[in-house]
Formats: sequence, structure tokens, C-alpha cells
Amino acid sequence: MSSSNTISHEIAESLRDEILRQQYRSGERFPSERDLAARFDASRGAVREALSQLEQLGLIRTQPGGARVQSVDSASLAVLGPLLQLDDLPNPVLVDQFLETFGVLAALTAKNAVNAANADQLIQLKKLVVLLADESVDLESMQPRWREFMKILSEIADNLVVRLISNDLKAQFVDQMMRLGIRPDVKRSSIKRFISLLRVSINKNDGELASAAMLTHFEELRTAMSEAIGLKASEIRKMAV
Amino acid sequence: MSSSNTISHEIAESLRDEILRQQYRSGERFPSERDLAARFDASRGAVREALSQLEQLGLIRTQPGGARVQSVDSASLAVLGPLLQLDDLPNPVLVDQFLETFGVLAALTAKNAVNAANADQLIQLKKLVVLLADESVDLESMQPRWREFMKILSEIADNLVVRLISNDLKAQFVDQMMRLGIRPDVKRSSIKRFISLLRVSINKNDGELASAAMLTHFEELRTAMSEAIGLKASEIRKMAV
DNA sequence: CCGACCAATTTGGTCGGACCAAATAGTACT
DNA sequence: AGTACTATTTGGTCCGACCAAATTGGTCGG
Repeated sequence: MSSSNTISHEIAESLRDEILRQQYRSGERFPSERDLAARFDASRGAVREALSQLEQLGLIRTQPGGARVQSVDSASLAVLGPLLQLDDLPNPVLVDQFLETFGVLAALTAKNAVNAANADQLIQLKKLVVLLADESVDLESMQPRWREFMKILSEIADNLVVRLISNDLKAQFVDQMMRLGIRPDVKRSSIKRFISLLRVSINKNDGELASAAMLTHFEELRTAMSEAIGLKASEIRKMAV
Repeated sequence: MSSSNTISHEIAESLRDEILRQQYRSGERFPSERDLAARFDASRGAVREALSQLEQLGLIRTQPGGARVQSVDSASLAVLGPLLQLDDLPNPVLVDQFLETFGVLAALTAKNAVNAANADQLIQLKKLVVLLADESVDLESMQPRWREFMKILSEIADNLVVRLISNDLKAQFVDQMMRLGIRPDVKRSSIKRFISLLRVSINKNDGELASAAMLTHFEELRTAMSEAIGLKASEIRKMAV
């Protein structure tokens, strides 16, 4: 499950998940480095490297005398990915909040990109939208094109803050949903309308329109995703019986 | 300048700033741990803890054989704070992007909070807005109240994703601007209008109105901040002569 | 002259033991 | 019971050592 094969990373992941699972109360003393070293059968150095990562994530605060656990919602954004894949099924509330937040950022990006694009970039965007329209039969199969489109949008909009946020958010999310077999079922007509709105907004250089289209798309995605997760949850319950 | 008194943190800060200042090209080899230890006159262990923090920030990628520098805009959001206080004067473009992004998130928060607030919370919000109105003479002096208001909004909206983003963004920003003596001069009439719009939106339970008010406020803040930074820049140039 | 292959070196990853200073816990004293 | 003091725990740092992977540099063959 864990990726980076180094011991210190494994320890960090393990402890991170324990904290995210609320197995420690906020403010509680964290086990000592020597205890952790014994528990993981590793050297203190490896444990210290792991703890230094947790500290960077804002999950613990270390001091001579003992480390203390910090409340999860005072942590860094980088914990969101791990937070989403804690359990078999991602927390639906969190997923919804993710989509809502990512939606407004995507809308902002679309607005700025369409408004700021030069002639060449507009042509490029038009091409991409045409490609998207061709594949609009299935939300999943158009993923690669869709990502490319968003990437170009983001490059044109050129907002480092949004890009940094996206780095911590986007990466794992879609992949994980697919891996879990959660497929939001957005109506084909909705997708077609969305893409056609994108096309119009690009043709008319209308950033506000692009933004609005993006927003409604994410709204539809939210409800579809919510249903998809609910469906998956009942599947799992059935399996358990 | 640097906060945490431990050597490993000082090394991490130092190297972080060097990377953020683009003193290494993306993909370039990073100095070896042994070299860094010699340069900082520290042990390899301390250097390794520092590097493990940089890796968590997404600034470097380590591998047996050598660590490599990663491009800044593939880093974690947590680098934004340091990025803003790299130089005497924060990068105006970055500040503007920050305000634009934070603005849409604040608008989202306001919308959801006003829509979701129960009777008690609405009363609480009304009180806070009244307090804000009383102090609306000066943007700076109303900061404590303003922060409290945003905090309550954020608690009512209860969106963990936005909160995590804010953790990495908000904290240092306002403080740093004040410390540098950068005071955006938003017209008093604009502030008054903003607050009155907030009041109305709360009274009418109209989240969309609150969102729109927040958006225009941040728009005004952006232009004011841009002017303020420009002013400060010319001041500094004058001092240098 | 160039490319492929192989050995020497560099580099990160880990370990163990050791010392210091700060913070905590425990104890004795008032 | 409250306080002052001491012993212990804990994090922070250093050193030296070993392994395995990656890089480097040279050699050989075309």
C-alpha cells in the first residue's frame, strides 16, 4: 500500500494515518522517539525523520520534553490526500467539500484563462474543446483529454496560488475514485451542454460564461458523486452480508 | 529571522529559501548530504532531517545516488508563506493572486455560512457585523474583529478543505503586510457599503448576496493593495538614493 | 569517433551509541 | 496542601560505520 520504500516514510505514513484517524486526542502527548523506535524496530534516526515530516504537515509539534499532537484541522493542506484514502470508502462529506472547493477554483481558472488567452491560446483551447466534445460519451474515457484541457487552462491563467493548491488536491483524487470503482453518472446531456457552453465562452472570449459553466458542471458532478458513493456504500454492505 | 531554534530547522529554512529563489534549476542535482553537513558545520543527521522537510514540501526528491530539485510550482501550498516573505517587498503579482484566490474562497465560505446558519448563529453574526460597522473607520484597526468574523463564518460553513487551505495561506499574510507597513487604502465608503451588504445578506439569509459582497470587497482590496505595494516600492527606492 | 559495457566511487538509507539541555515527573520539605 | 528541589525522561545533535542503489568514469569493441 505504502509507496516510498524507505523505513522512515513507512513510519511517517503509519503515524500520520493514526493521527488522522483521531487515535490521539489533540494536545495529547505523542509516544517518545525511543518508544516509537522500539515499536517499529527501527533506529531513532529513522523515527526522527518521520516525525520531522509529520511536523511539516502540522500534525505534531515537537519540543524537548515531548511531542504533542495537534488538531487535524489546523494541519497543512497536504493531509487532504491521505485523509481521503483513510478508509475503504472516502468520507462523502469530505469528497463533497473537495468538489465544491475545487469547483470554485476551477471556475476562477477558467474565467482568467479565457479572459487572458491570446489568439494562439484561444485556438489551442478550441481544438481541445472539440476533442472533448468528440469523447463526451463517457466521463471516464475523456479523463486524459479533460486533464490536458485543465492543465492548459491553468497554464494560461497562470495563478501560482491556485496551482499550488491544486498540487495538494487534484493529484490523487480522480485516480483514487477510479481505483475504487466510483463512477459519478453525470447525464450525457449535461456534459454536452457544458462543453458547448465552454466552446461558446471561448469563441466569445467570455470568461464569466466559462466560469459559470464550470461552476454548474461541478455542481452536477457533486450530486452525481454523492449518489455514486452512496451506491458503492450499499454494494459494500451487501458484500458484507 | 528564523523561528525554531533547532539546527535542522535553520538548515531547512536556509535551503528552502535558496530553492525558492531559483538558485537551483529544476531537475538539477542537489548538494550531497555530506557536503551540506560540512557547509552548515552540522551533522549529517541534522541535514537529513532538514532534507526530509524539504521533501515534504515537494521542493526536492531524494533517491540513492543523489537528490534532485523540483520545480517550485509543483510544490506544496505550504511554500506560499515563505515565498511571500523572500524579499524586502512581497512579489506584487503573487500578492494579487493570493487575494484573488483567497477572495473566492472567502466568498464561498460566506455563502455557505449564511445559508447554513441556524437562528443562534445568525444572531451571533449580526452582532459581529454591528461591531465591525462601529470600527469601520480604519481597515487596520478592525483587523481583530474582522478575523473573528471570518473565523465564525468558517466554523459555520464547516468546510475542512477550505480551512486547510486557509491554514497554509492566511496565517502569515496579514501580519507580514502590517509588519512591512503596507496599508491598502480602501475607500471608507466602500467598506461601509460592504458591511451594510453583509448585514442585509445575513438578515435576509441570502448567501449569494453575502458571497457577492465578499467578492467585490476583495476586488477593491486587490486594487488598493496593488497601489500600496507600489507606493512602498517607490519609498524604498527613494531611501536607497 | 561513438556507443555499450563494466568497475570504482559517490550518495542516500539505516543503525548504534553517546552526550547535552530543556521539560517533566517525582519527592521531600515546609 | 502547596512549594522548592532533584531525578528522570525526552528531544536535539553528533560521530562513525555499513549497505545498496545510482552515478560516474574508463575501457573495450564496433
